[in-house]
Amino acid sequence: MSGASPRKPSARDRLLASADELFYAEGVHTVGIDRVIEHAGVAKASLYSCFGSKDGLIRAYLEGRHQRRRERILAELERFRTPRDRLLGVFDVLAEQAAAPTFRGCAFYNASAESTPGGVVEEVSDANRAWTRSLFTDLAREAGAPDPAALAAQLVILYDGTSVGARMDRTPAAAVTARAVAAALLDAALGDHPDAPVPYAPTRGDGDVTMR
Amino acid sequence: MSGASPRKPSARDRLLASADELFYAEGVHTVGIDRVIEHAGVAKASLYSCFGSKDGLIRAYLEGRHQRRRERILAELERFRTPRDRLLGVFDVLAEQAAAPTFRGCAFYNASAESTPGGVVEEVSDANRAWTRSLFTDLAREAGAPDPAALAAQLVILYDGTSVGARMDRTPAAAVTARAVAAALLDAALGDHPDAPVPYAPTRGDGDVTMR
DNA sequence: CCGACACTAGACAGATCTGTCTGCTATCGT
DNA sequence: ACGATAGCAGACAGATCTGTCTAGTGTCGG
Repeated sequence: MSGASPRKPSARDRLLASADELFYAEGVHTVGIDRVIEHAGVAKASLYSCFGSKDGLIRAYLEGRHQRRRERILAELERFRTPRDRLLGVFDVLAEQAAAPTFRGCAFYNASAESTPGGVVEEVSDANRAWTRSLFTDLAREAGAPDPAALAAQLVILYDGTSVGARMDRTPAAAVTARAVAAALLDAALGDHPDAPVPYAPTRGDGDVTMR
Repeated sequence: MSGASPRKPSARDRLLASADELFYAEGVHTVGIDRVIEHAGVAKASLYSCFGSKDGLIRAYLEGRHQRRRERILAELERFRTPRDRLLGVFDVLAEQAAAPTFRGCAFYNASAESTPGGVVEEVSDANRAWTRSLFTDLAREAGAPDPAALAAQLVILYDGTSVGARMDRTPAAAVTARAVAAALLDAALGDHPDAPVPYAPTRGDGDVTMR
């Protein structure tokens, strides 16, 4: 309604939507160009004029995932009041995603597993991981953790592990477990239990990861 | 010295060794048959007479990984005395592996990310995951955890998350963090801190996972 | 009206991949 | 000595994949 073309989406947009669906569902290497253009109803020449190469399409696919992921998480986190709830809310969002029938784990890890290192996948993937880590660090700091980076390191492991488990075991059960563990770790970091062992985690020199 | 053929390994063994190296390093789909036979110094006909198809080779590759992984973990766990040390020892073994320059994450997840669901990869992969979960469940029970399956669910998440983190971040740092968190979770499960929140995890109906 | 632009349809080249087939060689048990 | 077995070398077929190119169509601003 309040937008650009009421008609049908541009070839570029249809291409991106098809790539997003097919690449995520079956893998960037497994799915060929022909499958993508057929699904998008687009000519092959349009693909190459828009993205230059398949690698260009893969990059655009991952960048789109990265951007929408940030938007979704930040948007969903706004409904939580306290810093604690916002931190745990990241796992609530993950639980929602993991419960979707189309869930196939982390798009960046999946693409990375199919690609030779040093390519475009690694680049976008690194940016995505840096954002996640920095998100957890910020939330940990806001929640009052004395060592936000250390707590973030723990939460990232839980987050990754949940993603893997939900995909491989074909059930979102891990998300519930991970959220509970995250809550316990947060409590421990906040010193709710003075004699509780505070899990050690090395503070990596990532204090100023750029949140692009 | 004390073995079978002092000469050179059979074509099958060389094939398997090459597949193990190349498939793990670059992916089962990315690496073609020609690369494998060239690296193994073996004729193409030998490959197909030994394994029938590329899928057969992939299955043998993953089954070999599965078997050696079990043997290695069980062997390394024997040097620990207490149940607690054995449980945490799983993360020590993981730390060693993650520190190796050739480490590329979980071979089963990587292969799964490259393959369409329902194939041979999924089958071997499921067996591997079932074994891991059952290992943690047994160790948790021996360590005296009141709900071994619940603790195992938490440990599996840490294990998976470490594997992902070490691969994607290209550093084994996560293993140290995960081990510390595992220790804290074990202590919490054992009730060292009566008023500590015991993280909830649903007890899945996997009490009798066959440890093949 | 018309020229720029975005797009479509599909043939085509060249590379690569799986899998088959033929012919040759070496080794080993009997 | 000899036949069976295991293996090597490489050509070949057929499919598939990326990427290019030609030619035609529709649309829209000026």
